[in-house]
Amino acid sequence: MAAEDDTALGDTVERFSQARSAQSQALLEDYTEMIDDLLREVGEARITDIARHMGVTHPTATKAVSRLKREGLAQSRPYRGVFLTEAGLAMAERVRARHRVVVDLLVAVGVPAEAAELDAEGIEHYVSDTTLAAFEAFLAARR
Amino acid sequence: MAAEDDTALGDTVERFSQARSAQSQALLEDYTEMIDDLLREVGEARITDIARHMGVTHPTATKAVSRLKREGLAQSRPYRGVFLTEAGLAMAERVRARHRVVVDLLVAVGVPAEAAELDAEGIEHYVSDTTLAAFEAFLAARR
DNA sequence: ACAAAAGTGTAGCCATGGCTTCATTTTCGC
DNA sequence: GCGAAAATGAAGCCATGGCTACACTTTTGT
Ligand SMILES: [Mn+2]
Ligand SMILES: [Mn+2]
Ligand SMILES: [Mn+2]
Ligand SMILES: [Mn+2]
Repeated sequence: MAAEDDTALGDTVERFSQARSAQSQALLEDYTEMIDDLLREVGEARITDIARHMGVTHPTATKAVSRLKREGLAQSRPYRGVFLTEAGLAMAERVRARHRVVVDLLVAVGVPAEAAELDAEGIEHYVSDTTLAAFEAFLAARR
Repeated sequence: MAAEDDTALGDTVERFSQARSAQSQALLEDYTEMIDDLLREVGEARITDIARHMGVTHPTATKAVSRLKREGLAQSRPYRGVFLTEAGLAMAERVRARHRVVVDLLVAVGVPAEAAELDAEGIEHYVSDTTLAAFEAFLAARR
């Protein structure tokens, strides 16, 4: 029979596939959350503001918003701002909550606040529902 | 003076920039670790094996190895396997250690082993040295 | 030894996510 | 109200990381 793996080479495909799939969602999640932040705190989400906060040029932000629209997460009218659909709002809500839990957990295990803020921006997209639930339980227990 | 941010809109640019930069390293890190795993456990790292374990087609693996060679992490001769340079070996070592610490930390805070394995594959690439040190301290303390 | 199977290389396609450049439109200040 | 400044849109470039298709080489089995 084919040599099955003994050590590190176990079911690697599913692991990498899942990571790649999460990665393809990351940009959508960050833009959605950013747009929602702007709508809440500034009242509108203009392309220029989105671009400035994301640290990209405005054509890059325009492309990202196009993708959001294509995926049914946002709407926009030329020279008016960008808005979120119901689905977009739901995603923003979920993403914001998860982001906060990730930062809190990092801080709870001893990560300095500054590093926690920076690292959470990348980590959050790979935290599954199962892991998120475990983080919440850990935080609740140690409260 | 320009309205500084009150809430979620703080230094977002650095956060997102750092996350993007980490992302561009992720693929390199995973292939390097995988090649090292194969060299250790199988004795050679052929393109086909790399591809199969990464869950991609062989031309995709070939492209990735090309990038590794370009970045000075690997070498290869046609129809012979792929090898790691000193720099590649060092990266593999570092990445493997970090991967293990991330899995261990997830399990330590209550994440089920299965989910920890899956999520760590993505999370690891966004764990900074500072955060890694905090994870290690946490694990050492609770040992 | 040689045919078949397996592995490898190469070319070329697509989507994503960056960018610059330039035209157009809107907004703002006076 | 109008001219300048700012914002937006649109086109097109590049690198990355997937893929398929096909040709060529190497290994394997009989
Ligand atoms: Mn993020
Ligand atoms: Mn976030
Ligand atoms: Mn990984
Ligand atoms: Mn890994």
